[in-house]
Amino acid sequence: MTTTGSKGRRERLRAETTAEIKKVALALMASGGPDAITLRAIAREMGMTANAIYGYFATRDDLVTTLINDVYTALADAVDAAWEAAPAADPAIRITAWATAFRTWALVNPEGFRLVYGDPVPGYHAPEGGPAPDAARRVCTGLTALAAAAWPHARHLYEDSAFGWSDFDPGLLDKVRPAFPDLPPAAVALALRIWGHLHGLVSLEVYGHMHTQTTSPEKLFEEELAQLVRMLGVPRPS
Amino acid sequence: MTTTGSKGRRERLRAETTAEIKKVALALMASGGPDAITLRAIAREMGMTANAIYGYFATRDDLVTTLINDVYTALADAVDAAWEAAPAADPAIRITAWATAFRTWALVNPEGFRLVYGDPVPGYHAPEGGPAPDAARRVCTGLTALAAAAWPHARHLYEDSAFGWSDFDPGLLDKVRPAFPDLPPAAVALALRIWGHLHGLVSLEVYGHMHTQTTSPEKLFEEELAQLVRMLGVPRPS
DNA sequence: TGTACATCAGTGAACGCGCGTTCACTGATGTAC
DNA sequence: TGTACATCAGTGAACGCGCGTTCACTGATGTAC
Repeated sequence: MTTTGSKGRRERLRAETTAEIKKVALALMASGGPDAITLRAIAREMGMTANAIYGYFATRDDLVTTLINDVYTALADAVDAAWEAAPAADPAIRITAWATAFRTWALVNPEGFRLVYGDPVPGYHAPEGGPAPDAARRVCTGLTALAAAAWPHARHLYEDSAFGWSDFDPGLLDKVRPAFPDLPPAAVALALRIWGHLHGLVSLEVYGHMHTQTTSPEKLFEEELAQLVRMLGVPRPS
Repeated sequence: MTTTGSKGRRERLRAETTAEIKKVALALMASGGPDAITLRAIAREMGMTANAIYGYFATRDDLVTTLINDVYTALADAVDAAWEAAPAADPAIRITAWATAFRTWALVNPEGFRLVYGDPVPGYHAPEGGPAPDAARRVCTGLTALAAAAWPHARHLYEDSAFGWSDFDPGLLDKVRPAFPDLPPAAVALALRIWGHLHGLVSLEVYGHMHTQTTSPEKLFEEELAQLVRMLGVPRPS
């Protein structure tokens, strides 16, 4: 009991420090851009020496990799949760909830958004070879679920779609087709297009380009969603 | 004659070297990311010493500022030219031409796209205070022209738009309202939304995220444009 | 055409900086008897 | 409960690197008479 308790304590301290390193790294990125993630700056901020961090991460690239995975997972959690929380019977509300969660998360965690979707961190070399992180798959599946929810109402718009299965990455299809067996290629293309719409508005906002145009980016995003739902022919939320 | 000729020659050499510095800087960014733009790397590539560059640019930030302006201007030139080259009488063709030029330019100059719309270059501090570059204004005006061309056909879709003039940046309105005196706020919001759509698809592609999903990003963009034109109610190109 | 001077592109050495990473270490915390 | 040992988080000095920038300079090109 005491033994495991003590052990647990060390482990807890260790986990706390690890968490703080990551937190500080994200905060540094938030204030100074991606190149501000340096071991020395993190250590400075935490009142440690730089090499102390080597007790927690083997290398700076390791830290950045962990950061990206964590952040991507947080995003996936956020959009999945919003989707699940919305009533399954009302696709318009579900779609709106997913997209709103996406934007909200990005605005609350702009560093995270940049880390995942923006330029790679200077000097960082991602571990190559490995499959796309699980979180990427989840976001992608969520997007497809969104298109699938709208599809029964929207399919008539895309009957002349030029897309076939061969237009997609096999890795994507491996995930999508089992989960949504009835979905045609045109619906997957629609999912990607919707992704583009949302990503564009959100990234312009995160990168500060919207700010010089409109004082109401939120209103713009709401209008986007209303029009998206209308365009898809999904019954609007009551 | 000889005098001015000689003078002209020196100036020409100077201009050539300046152009080469910029070209090399962009090439470095293309191959190594934004943080690869270093005076020493440029000099190395050109077979000079790093400080020789100080004969052409007062400072590294100066070089980057020039780079951004150049690149942004090239983008504005490209989309403006495509717009002008398309028949004014056919809004669908014009809109498609503008958007296609936007995507094409971005794919041919991915470094440029990142420079203009992506993360700021590490260590770079933009000269503050000054107004947005002329090129930004031109791209923005082009986008509004796009919405204006579609507006007669699309206006009925946006009669319940929640946008008013107060939702926009005064600086934007100063440019837009004189050029398009009959355009309502809802049309400006539409222009920003279209910007978002295009920017999203293009930036996902430029940043390599589309590549893991579809093997036909071009087809996806074409479908986007076809649907955009359809959604706006613009008569489709014959 | 020839000479004396001005211009100016580029050199080479040096500066101070922050970086990732390595090394041998210290001192506190936890473990075993 | 007390002692001897193992663990391990963190230290502090050092390394080699590439960076932006400064300085005094050289040598070729262009200019004026």
